[in-house]
Amino acid sequence: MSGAAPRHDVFQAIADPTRRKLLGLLSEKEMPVKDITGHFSMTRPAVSKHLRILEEAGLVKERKVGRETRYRLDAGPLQDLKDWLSYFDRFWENKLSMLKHYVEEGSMDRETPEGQDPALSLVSRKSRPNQEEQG
Amino acid sequence: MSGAAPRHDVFQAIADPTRRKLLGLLSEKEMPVKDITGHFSMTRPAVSKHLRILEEAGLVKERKVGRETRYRLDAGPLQDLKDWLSYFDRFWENKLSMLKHYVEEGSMDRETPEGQDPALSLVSRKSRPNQEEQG
DNA sequence: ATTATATGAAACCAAACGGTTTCATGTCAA
DNA sequence: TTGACATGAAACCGTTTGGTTTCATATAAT
Repeated sequence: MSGAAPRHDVFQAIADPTRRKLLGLLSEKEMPVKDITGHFSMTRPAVSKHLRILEEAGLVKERKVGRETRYRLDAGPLQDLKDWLSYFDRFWENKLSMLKHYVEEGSMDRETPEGQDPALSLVSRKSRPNQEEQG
Repeated sequence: MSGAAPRHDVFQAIADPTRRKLLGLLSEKEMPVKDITGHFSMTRPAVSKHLRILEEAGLVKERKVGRETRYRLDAGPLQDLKDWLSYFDRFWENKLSMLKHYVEEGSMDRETPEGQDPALSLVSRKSRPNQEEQG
């Protein structure tokens, strides 16, 4: 039997804030587990497990040096994320490109009730004041 | 009291393949839950829960129309993802920009053992043959 | 050889996840 | 008004997650 299929993909790997912090850390320089653990408030085995998950996702490479294992970033798989994200580019790039798609594709033609323009809700929330919780 | 703090962020929201598919679907057009469910092999309440999570992350907006609730994409929060990703741009954009950072920042100067060039491991795996599982 | 260090692996645990079935509620249709 | 439809909410369940403590193993240092 060949190696077990990796149980974690990039999307799952970056879902955890600890792991995102790990990637940031390892992007600066290769580090052994002991040093890495110093940057977190959890035990060493916990960090080790996160590293394992990152490695399954291909986001991190390890190298044995003497008795320590040094980890470093491999940003390659982040391309998968970028690729996925790029699909949504047209929706928030700017309102104009949104409108363009809106008109050209002709989805939901004329159904929009006034004061409820979907286009408005599709531009980045970054440009709007508050993150309302509607019910 | 104001609404409870959302328990799910964008990173968690997109970690699940079902939810990613949902976003793709809802990007094409606004849809009621019943129609959405037709695209999946799970029960309607399951889909509903995924929609709830997406909504907590702000990735989806809902609108009541008669007895149905129509959901549509709000790509805005994906910007958070883009922002986070952009930090890693220099690592895989291409080997040249990598080298540029390499030289300018001067991180790990001259330490690289031959046959172990870090730059090589930092370019996208997409351009390399296989996703090896090393131990 | 002996001891200390660095790490992974295993066993365990509470909480969260992803799904189900069942029930309650609101709206449209006869 | 009665009934069908669309949906959310609740209770439940098995699996995964994120953490712990403990143990095993390999390398370095004395």
